Amino acid sequence: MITLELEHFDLAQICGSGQCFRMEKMQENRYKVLAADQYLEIEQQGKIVTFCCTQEVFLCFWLFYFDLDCDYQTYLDRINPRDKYLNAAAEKGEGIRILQQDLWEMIVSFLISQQNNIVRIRKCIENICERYGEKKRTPEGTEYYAFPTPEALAGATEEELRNCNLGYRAKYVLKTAEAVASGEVSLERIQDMSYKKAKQELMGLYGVGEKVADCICLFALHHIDAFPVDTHIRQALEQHYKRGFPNRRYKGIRGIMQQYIFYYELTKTESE
DNA sequence: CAACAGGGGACAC
DNA sequence: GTGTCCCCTGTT
Repeated sequence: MITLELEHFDLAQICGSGQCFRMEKMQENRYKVLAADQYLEIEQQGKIVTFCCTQEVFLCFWLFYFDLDCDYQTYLDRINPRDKYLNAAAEKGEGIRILQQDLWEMIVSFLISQQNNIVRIRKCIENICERYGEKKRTPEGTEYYAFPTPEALAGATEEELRNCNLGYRAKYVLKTAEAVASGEVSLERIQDMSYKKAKQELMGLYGVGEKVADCICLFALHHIDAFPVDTHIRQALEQHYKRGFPNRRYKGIRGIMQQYIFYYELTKTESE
């Protein structure tokens, strides 16, 4: 067990910010997180956060995953004090972290996300993990499924993937899995690319357009200048930034601001 | 029952 | 860059 006092860290906000689909609330202040082939239970009481894992696993996986080395106060300090909307959004989501997630998992997750809602995305991903992911067990004996490898998914048929509720996205996942499994596309190379090059490379994948590529860049490659524009963000921009989002001012960290806005819009519609 | 949209993208023009 | 199809599933 690792216990830390953390600023700008809120499990409910991270879970609800829509960047990860395998994190869920177990009980009040306690969440479980599945990521790549890892499993974690985590608790929070105010600023006190407890990671239920060994120090070794914490240091080599979760510290990085939750982006704990980054100082979010410096991001918040860059927000224009006169921008009422963005300040309200940032206040609402001040505990959001941009997670550093597995590249392959994010590619598949955001392929599935298109024209889809979050509840169903989660179900789709759960389905493919259970059917194609390796069954694992924590030291405490809890069973869970790892995210399926490119090879495992490439071995499926389009019909099988459709049965996982993927719909027409099944062929996107299958073709991309085949491209990666065959070595035609190298995930390791993409990891080392600049934002611009990585985005370009990702958009070459079947089923990946600009929005999905930006999500992958932001949530897996930690290119925090990536600014995914979906229907919610587009609406918010039309309403609050009629002259365009101040890209100059937030250059380098536009993705952080995108997440505050996205989360704000998401929680607003929930409470209506 | 029909219509529609939900974190888009491919493809043809 | 625009229009059309994809054709899933839950909601209204």
